[in-house]
Amino acid sequence: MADALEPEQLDTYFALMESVSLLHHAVEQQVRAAGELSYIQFQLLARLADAPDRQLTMTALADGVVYSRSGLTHQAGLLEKAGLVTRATSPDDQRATLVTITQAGLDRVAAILPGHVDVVRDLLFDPLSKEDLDVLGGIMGRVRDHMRAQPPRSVSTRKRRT
Amino acid sequence: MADALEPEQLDTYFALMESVSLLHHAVEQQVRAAGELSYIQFQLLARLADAPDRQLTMTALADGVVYSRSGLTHQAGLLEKAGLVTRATSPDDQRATLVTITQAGLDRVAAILPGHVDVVRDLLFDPLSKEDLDVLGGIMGRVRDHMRAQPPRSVSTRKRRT
DNA sequence: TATTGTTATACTCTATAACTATA
DNA sequence: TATAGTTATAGAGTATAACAATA
Repeated sequence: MADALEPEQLDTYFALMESVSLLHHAVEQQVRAAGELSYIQFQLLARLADAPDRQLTMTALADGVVYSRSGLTHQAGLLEKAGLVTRATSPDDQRATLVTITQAGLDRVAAILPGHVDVVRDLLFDPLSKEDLDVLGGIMGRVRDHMRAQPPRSVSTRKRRT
Repeated sequence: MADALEPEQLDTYFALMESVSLLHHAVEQQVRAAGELSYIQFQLLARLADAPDRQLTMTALADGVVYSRSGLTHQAGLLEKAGLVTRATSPDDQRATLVTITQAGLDRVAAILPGHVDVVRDLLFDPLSKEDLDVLGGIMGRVRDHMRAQPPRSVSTRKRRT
């Protein structure tokens, strides 16, 4: 409209955003129905479940989840209250807090995952061929790496001395 | 973990969600900085700007934006208060409300768009080849069509008589 | 002085249910 | 009876700034 550019590119962008919005909405409902968690809480637990020793510092946990620190503190507090994680000061760095997923947390993730995979398969994988998926995986992997390499726009942007 | 499945597929899904999350966060900030709007408000205005006669009913406006009706009413109210849209009863159907974008609304979109395109180009298009983009566009277009064809999980799920 | 994390607060978005009015 | 939309209200997520403690 103003900066014209290739319209196809914009279409691609819009299709991407709308698709993921729909998918996000669907999995959000699945996670809540199957495990009484928000999608973000599920993501945090899933990250912890895959982490070495099943624990991460708050900062490490925040990375990639696009979060303000206070938001993560809030979510960690909710998860702790629900008995799904524990928090303790790191022995390596007294400033850091280590978040550890509990067995109840692991169970919760395990309870959600099968249905979760079903939703993703029905909505995302279903209309795609095996080859499409491979290509999409490669493309999004590159995009993610590229975005991660960009100056983080959330967590790290704490004090931007103007 | 539970329903095993192809791990590559899950990776693709995670890469997709994380990338879009980062992109969403970036454009959200751009839209707010350049035009004092939330991303969703921007999307609504952009939809109206592209619509025939620059107007849509509430229901048509909601489609694809994954919204509850009350949420859309709320957003439309904010946009109207800001002078960016007007609302009037449709002459065709007395029940329907026609939302029309104003000149100020068009100006606002025009003010946001160039910078918006810049962000999308830097974050999404930059690491991709022309061919990647074509492929991605085709894939996401198919995915979107597929998801739209699914029973809508937001707007239409109004009264699900159990 | 920089970094990790928490607290308090306020704001936005979203969702549910009850309601009005028109088809 | 079904559909379009609004209202009220409550809840969840997010962000900012001020703060304490450790490196």
